[in-house]
Amino acid sequence: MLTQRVLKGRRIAPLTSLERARLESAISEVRSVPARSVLVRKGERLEHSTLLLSGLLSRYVDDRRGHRQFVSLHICGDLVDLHAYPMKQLDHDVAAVTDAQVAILPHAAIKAITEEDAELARKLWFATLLDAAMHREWIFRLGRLDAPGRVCHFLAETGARLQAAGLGATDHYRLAMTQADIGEACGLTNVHVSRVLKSLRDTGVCAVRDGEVTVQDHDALIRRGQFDPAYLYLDLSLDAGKDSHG
Amino acid sequence: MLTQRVLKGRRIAPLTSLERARLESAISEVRSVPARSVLVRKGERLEHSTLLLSGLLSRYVDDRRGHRQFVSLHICGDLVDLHAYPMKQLDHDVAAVTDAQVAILPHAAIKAITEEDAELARKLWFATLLDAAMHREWIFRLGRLDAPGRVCHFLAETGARLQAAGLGATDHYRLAMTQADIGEACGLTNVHVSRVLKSLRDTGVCAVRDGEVTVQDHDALIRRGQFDPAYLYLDLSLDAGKDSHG
DNA sequence: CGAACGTTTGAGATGACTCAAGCGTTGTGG
DNA sequence: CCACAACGCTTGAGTCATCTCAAACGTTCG
Repeated sequence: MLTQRVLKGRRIAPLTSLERARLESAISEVRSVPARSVLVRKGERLEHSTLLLSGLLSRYVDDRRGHRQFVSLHICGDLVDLHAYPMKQLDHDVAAVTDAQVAILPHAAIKAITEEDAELARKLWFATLLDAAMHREWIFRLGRLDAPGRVCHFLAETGARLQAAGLGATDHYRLAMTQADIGEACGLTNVHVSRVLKSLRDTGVCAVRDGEVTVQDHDALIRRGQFDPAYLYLDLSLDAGKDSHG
Repeated sequence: MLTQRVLKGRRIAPLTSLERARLESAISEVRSVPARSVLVRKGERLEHSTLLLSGLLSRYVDDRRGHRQFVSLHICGDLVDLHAYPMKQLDHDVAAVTDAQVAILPHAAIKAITEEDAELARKLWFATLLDAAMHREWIFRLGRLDAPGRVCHFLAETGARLQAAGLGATDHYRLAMTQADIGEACGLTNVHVSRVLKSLRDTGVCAVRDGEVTVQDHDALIRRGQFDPAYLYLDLSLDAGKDSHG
């Protein structure tokens, strides 16, 4: 089954086989969604959450003039809107950046599995905390970095996440985003993203072209973006605290 | 007891009296901490979380040049670092903005109460999700608003939170932050915060002086900051989803 | 009285934005 | 099969917001 491969991905990897099976059994449906389509609208009442199986999804808030700010970008294996389970509605929209496949997890099924497995419930909690940790890093990126720094930080983060999920290497990965998308993630205009990427290309840091990211000077990328992957908790991930909780 | 009054605050209000008692019984200690002191350092191993009883706490990340970015600001009644319970360490520092009092909640005690009360566990999860929702709004603020917009959004949010906690009114509240602090929250220099506040004063929007915020034109503040309090979930708060989970 | 701190104000530099035009590729309908 | 529209990217010119550096002021506190 499609989800088999996905759930083996790094992000949810520390699940035991029983836990993985439980989570998979909660999937009611798999949907294909076209690029640019909206999956969830802000405020809409939700009775399910979403696991991303392929493609890219964004969560975003639009300002009054229609300018968009991504609040997160999701890759294969991410539980995109698990927070809808306790909250029942979202404070933002969810849309497909590329064509994508998603698995639907009805909240009733999530409820059932968490009630019979407190440890799995804790791991789902942990997954939402990873999201929050990433949010914090995005706040730092937007509040304290200049345009090249923001782009470098974003590219470094995305590379680290894709590599951790087994979907690429930190120095070369596929990222089917337009420059306008990158601008919406980094709080920049598409025009300025173009200039920044040119500058990064010209200075031999990295090349972003045709949906491919090639990092030539990883140190420079890290330095420019002041990137420290600690907040991704890649080494501990869901195992964190197992010693005292499991 | 001190915490009695705190736990009646809006943020944790939807707890039943039994739940409140359980949470209070988890408090091992109450500490007074002086303004500007650091409570937790990034990466430090933690065996307890913190409930703020009085004063203001910040969570922040410093960049390489020592410039600070707040990732959140906490008021009385907030569970400041509950995410340390599943994660066991933080990806940021926690410091006191003003003199403050905090209650210590050992993780072992949290573990015990969540194991005997799944509903309370869900409510604690929900509390961390509110944090994440606020993080998202900070991303929007920094990514899409200009300096006056960021300050207005910040002041509107803080007013709404303080009012919800019963600690002020949206149009007049105490906020013992310096202009440099506000700059660290909004991604601005202290110099520019000074100019922005002067402009807001001169245009009759609001006055920030001597640790007091007075909002003269609430509509203008909301409009300037594009503020929509939906993400604070004030109307539902911890009750959200009770019908389907309780 | 002097030091420390928070705030204010000015002048100049610069980073990012807006508006605008042009280019290359892709996809589509005549 | 070509023409043209749509889209994403690039580049230029000019503007504006915010930053940096610097100086000065008022309060508080020792």
